[in-house]
Amino acid sequence: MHYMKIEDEIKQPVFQSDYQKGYINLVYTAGWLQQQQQAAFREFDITLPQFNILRILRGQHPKPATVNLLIERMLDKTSNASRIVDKLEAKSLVTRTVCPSNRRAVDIRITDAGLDLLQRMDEGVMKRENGLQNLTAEEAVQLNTLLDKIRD
Amino acid sequence: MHYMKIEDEIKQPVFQSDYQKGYINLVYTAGWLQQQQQAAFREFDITLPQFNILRILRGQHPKPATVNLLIERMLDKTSNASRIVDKLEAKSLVTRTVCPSNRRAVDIRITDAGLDLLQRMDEGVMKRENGLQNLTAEEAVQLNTLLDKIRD
DNA sequence: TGCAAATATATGTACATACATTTAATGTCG
DNA sequence: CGACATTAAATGTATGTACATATATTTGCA
Repeated sequence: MHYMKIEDEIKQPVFQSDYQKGYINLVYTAGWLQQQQQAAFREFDITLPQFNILRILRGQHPKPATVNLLIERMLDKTSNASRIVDKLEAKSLVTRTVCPSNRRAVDIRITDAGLDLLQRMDEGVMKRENGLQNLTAEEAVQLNTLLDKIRD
Repeated sequence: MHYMKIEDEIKQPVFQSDYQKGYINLVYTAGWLQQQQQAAFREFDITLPQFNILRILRGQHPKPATVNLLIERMLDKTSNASRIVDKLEAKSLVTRTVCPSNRRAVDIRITDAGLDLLQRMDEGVMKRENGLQNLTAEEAVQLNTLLDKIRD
């Protein structure tokens, strides 16, 4: 909604270095992309973390997933997959049953309603998720290389 | 604390394209960097958004800032600068006084304690903020170019 | 076997975000 | 001047994150 050029929007016009600028630019751009997605999600009454968990569950379907598995695969690590699953369960998009072979664990499964929702969302989301449309294929590779290097 | 290579950590081993991979990589790396900072902030009993607002206030000092100005300059836009200022005020790091020339607005100023805190943090934070240490100068420029292009 | 450590999940608290609404002060225009 | 829109900030509610702790089950090993 009020995203513009990095230099204009963050009105600290002078960056101390390309490193600092890169840092801010990175955080800012990631937020920008996420917000794009979030806006698209509103009409489906679902949040980004909820969507991400639903997709993991679809990947497992018809096998169940445990909370642990969700945490492992989530982008934004957190110990609170539990509470996100709460919300999904309240909307009948997933079910929770005690795992028979390990009663500490909980089997979480996506419901038909959940699968339906994802299917309805697929098309629009794919488009968003690419989201890096302005880059050429070569630039996308370059970006990945740089990002991996940052975290080395 | 459990960040690794993007392909390993996100155990969806196959990305559909470098675009999708780039998207995920971008969000993931930004989170990684932010978490690095957050960890450094803990010993100072301050959060990242609180720190960012303090720095904007230092930039204005000794002039006051209004909530509106804070919102304009914040990285993560939000309408809740108000509540972040609440926390800073509770810690006596900022003061809030009604703006004399426009009694709807509030003049927010960083206190000496706030300036002290920032000064103590400066050194360590600078190092973190670079954070892109693994990149060469040229690569940092490249990164900025790519990110700007994404948001075009 | 039995008890301590490890595991799987859930819960509590503080903070932040997103969005809508409220309250107060100021502007505007008939 | 006075009704009404606009602006500035604060508040309410739902959600999510970060971190610590609690609870239940299972495992390992003396």
